[in-house]
Amino acid sequence: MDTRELARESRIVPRSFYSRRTADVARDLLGKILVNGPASGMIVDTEAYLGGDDLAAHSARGVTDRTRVIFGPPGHAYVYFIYGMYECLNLVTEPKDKPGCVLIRAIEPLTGIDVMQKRRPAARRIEDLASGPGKLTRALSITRAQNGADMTSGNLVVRNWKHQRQFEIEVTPRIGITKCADWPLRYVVKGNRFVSWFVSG
DNA sequence: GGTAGGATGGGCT
DNA sequence: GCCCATCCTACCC
Repeated sequence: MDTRELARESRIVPRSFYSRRTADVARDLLGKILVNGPASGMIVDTEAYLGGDDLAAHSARGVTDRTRVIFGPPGHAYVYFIYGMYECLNLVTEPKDKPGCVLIRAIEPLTGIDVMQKRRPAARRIEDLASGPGKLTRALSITRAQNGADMTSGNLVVRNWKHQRQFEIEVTPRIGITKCADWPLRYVVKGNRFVSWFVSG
């Protein structure tokens, strides 16, 4: 499987998909293929960050230079810099002027695995290549230069793969936050070995 | 198998 | 000045 073959067997997810309730988008992104150039993988782990009283969301304190794209039209990338070293990818949801985005936490590598391994020398197993929000941006070479990028055209897109197999979905609290820490807004492909944090039971 | 601590810099009060 | 939607290494069972 390479990216050319993947493109033949899949369609880019349209903007209307993103212009919905954030939690629904987060759930429905599972099983879709995140592509950046030659590398791609199946989304297996997501988190919803809502508007309103979700104080864990970057948009909670309103529009700033950083959070502007979260308030913009759906289907765009929100990429932010964290802990001085890593970048995280979010996909903007909800209609324009309504904040909301989905953090992509992990992918199961599909194409361009050799390229991803070069970019992630610390990963000793395929399971470690992109099993975290900072790992997958490194593996796919996604940076702040792509902040605001349109996810419905160009190198960075999400695709619907027709050979996608069925799976069960597990819902848990979000990882690594302190505010609204018990809200069940994380969506995981149940039993998948590539998720960012194993769920027992 | 497990976890504690450090790296490292931008955003916001 | 403090917080932070993380990751890796070293070290310990």
